Parts: sequence; C-alpha cells; structure tokens
Amino acid sequence: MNPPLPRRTERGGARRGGADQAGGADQTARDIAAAWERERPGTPATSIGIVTPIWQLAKLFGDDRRRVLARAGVDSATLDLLSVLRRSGAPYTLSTRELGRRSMITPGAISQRVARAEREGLVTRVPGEGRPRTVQVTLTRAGHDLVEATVDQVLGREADLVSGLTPDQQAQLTELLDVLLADVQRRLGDGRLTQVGYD
Amino acid sequence: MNPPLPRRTERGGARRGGADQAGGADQTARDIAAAWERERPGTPATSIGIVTPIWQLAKLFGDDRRRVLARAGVDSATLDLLSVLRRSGAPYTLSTRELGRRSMITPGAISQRVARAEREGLVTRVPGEGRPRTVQVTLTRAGHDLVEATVDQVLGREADLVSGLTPDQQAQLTELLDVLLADVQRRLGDGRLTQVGYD
DNA sequence: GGTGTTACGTTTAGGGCTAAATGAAGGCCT
DNA sequence: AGGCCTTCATTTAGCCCTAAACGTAACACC
Repeated sequence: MNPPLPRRTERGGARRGGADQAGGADQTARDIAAAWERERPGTPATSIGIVTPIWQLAKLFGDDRRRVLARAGVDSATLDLLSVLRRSGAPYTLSTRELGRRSMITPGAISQRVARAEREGLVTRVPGEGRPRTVQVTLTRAGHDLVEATVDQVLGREADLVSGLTPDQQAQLTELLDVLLADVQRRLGDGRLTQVGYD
Repeated sequence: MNPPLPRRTERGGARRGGADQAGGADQTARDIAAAWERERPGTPATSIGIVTPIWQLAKLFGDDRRRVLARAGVDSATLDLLSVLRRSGAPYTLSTRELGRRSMITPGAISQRVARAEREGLVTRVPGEGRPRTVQVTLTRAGHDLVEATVDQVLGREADLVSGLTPDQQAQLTELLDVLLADVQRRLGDGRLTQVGYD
C-alpha cells in the first residue's frame, strides 16, 4: 500500500481524517492551530494565527532579500548598517549605541557589524567627542555609493512582493501591525532588548 | 552638567528639524519611510509599512521565545523540530524532507537539527522503508515529554503578547496576513525555498 | 582623594543557518 | 548492460548573532 508519495503535494487533495501527513499545502497557521487542538485539546492556540504568519513572512522576506543582495556582493546585515546611517542624513554619523537601538541587535553584534564594514572600507569609526567611551560611526563614500546602488533594488523587490494586496488592504494591514508592534514593545519593556524581567 | 543621560529615551520629545538623531522613539516604519523620502525622493518606500513591522515583530517574538525556552534548557530550533513531530500525531514520525518543508529551512539545517536532537535523545532516526535514500525521524518519549512541558508556556506567553488587540482586530489581522502570505508564497514559487529564479 | 559603581564598547565561546561540495542509490535511455 | 542524470541526506566552510566575560574610563560618595 501507500502510493510512492506524490512528488509534489497536491493542494485540495483528499483531506483524510487522520491528518497525520498533513494532506498537502504548506502548513498554514490554521493547520497548525487545528493540529494542536486535535492533539492536545486546550492548548492555548489563539496567538498562532498571528505569530506564525508573521514569522513565516519575515523568513520569506529575509531569505529573498539575502538572495537579492548576494548578487550585489553584500550581506543583509551590512546593508542594514549602511542604510541606517544613510537614512540619518548628512553627515551620516551615529553612535554605536544608536545603531544598536535602531537595528534591534546586541552591542556585541554592532561591534562586529561595524568591524566588518570598516574592514571593507564602508564606514569609519572615531572616538566620540562628547561623551566618554562612545564611538561614532560614519559612512564613507564607498558605503554611501553601495547604498545608492542597492536600496532601490531591495525596496522595489519588496514592493512587488506585497503588491498582491489592494492599497486598501495594505493600509489596513499597516495600521494593525503598527498597533500590535507598539503594544508588544510596551509589554516587553520598550527599549530593553535583553530582558524579560520576571526573575 | 549634563544629567547622566536619561536612562530612557523620552518619547514625544522636541522633534528637531534636522531629524538627524531621530528625536527619540523606536524608529517606526513611518519614520523610516519618511527618512528615505527626505533623503532620496523617489525611493520606492511603499512596502516599508508592511515589511518593517513584520520583521520587527518577528524579531521580538523570536527573541522572547528564545529567552522563555532558555529557562527550560531548550533552544527554539530544537523545540520547533519536536513540535512539528508532536503535532503530526501518532506515531510522531516524519521524513526529513517533510520536516524541512514545514520548518522552512534547508536540508543541511534539518540534518543538523535532527543530529542535535538525536544526540540529546529527543528523536530517533531510521532509514525510510519505502523510498531509497530517505530518513524517517521519530519522537522519543523524552522528546514527547519535553514538548508537553514547554509548549503551553510558549503559546500562552505569545497569546499574552498579542492580547493588546481586540478579538476583532486579531481576526482582521489574521485574515490579512493569511492573504499576504499565500500571495507571497505564490510569487516566490510556492514550495521552492532556495531559488528566486531569474538567472 | 580613594574606592565602588556605572556605563561603554569589545572580545570570546558557542549556536544556528545557508550555500555548495560530497557521496551514494536508483531510474532511464539506448 | 552500461552510462548519465536525478534525488536524497550529509558534510563543510563561512557568516551573523546572542550571552557573558572583559577592560576601561568617568562619576559619586564618603
């Protein structure tokens, strides 16, 4: 028994009762929530409809961006650093502290990102005048040029990817995501990255 | 002078014209889109309102989940593997291929995940009967127990995080995310993970 | 004016992932 | 039959990140 397993999962195929092999499709949030309810009645599955697609979309967007950038010989992390500096406007300088906050990564990661970018001549690093042990990072000409050469490609590509939604839907989605994000940030303690707190 | 730097960025502070230091706040998608428009008029910024908050939310959810799981001595990647198997129902067995599809990671990553989990006694790996070079992965008792002990914690926590939205908003958001996800998957070539295609 | 604290950035150890190279087993075609 | 191509999983090299340990430098307080 057991036909050699169709090479490609056929959508809308015979949805068997057991649901053991997940009939076909891509394991949507709906499938996952239903599976938990079937396997462990009472599992708190209410968040799945939101968290799972967000996670999957972020993965798809991220993977796609990486591939687009690989053609240009950059990696996402470096372009993110350069973009933050570029967006900040002339003189394209920010403290490492500020960079970390805007990129949502740890101080250690910032150190490494900046070190890599500096090694490639995309940014320079100078001791901050004002405050004690701070470091100011500035975009070089090469870094500036690299942003100009790639950012439209990345953003244009992503605009295509979300173009399946009507402008109305896009606006609605943006609004809801903003509300959720603001609320989640508040619950997680706003600025603090590395701490949840109850211990 | 110079009060030791307010520990917390004050929101709604004096928003200076130059916008160079981004007054305060957390660099919302709106800020980012406005910054591009200011710095490079014509930059295709329409996707930012959607892609950026999705990315940030995924990061916040992911970081938080990692911290919750660290207390239980597991990592997110391993729990993801175990959860997929657990949800599939008895006999808690799936092929590595299927695991990769459901977790959206490359075959190499699956090999490593399974190897780690096997080393810890959470799953077993046996050659697939039916097809040639396939491998079937099965949850062990220890793996099953670990899921039971942690999944409610993780999902409950995430339910809290999204509870700031009204049930209506949650339903609306879920719906929009589903539509977007389905469309993006279609555009990226559905199942294929590692390929965008135009070369 | 010492001394402890606090605030920084950096370094290190280790984990996880991707992409590409590798190896092995069928299937297909002539 | 033999050769080629395809399909799997695994291995390897390299990247990026987190968490924690470090090393400093400025304050603050007594």
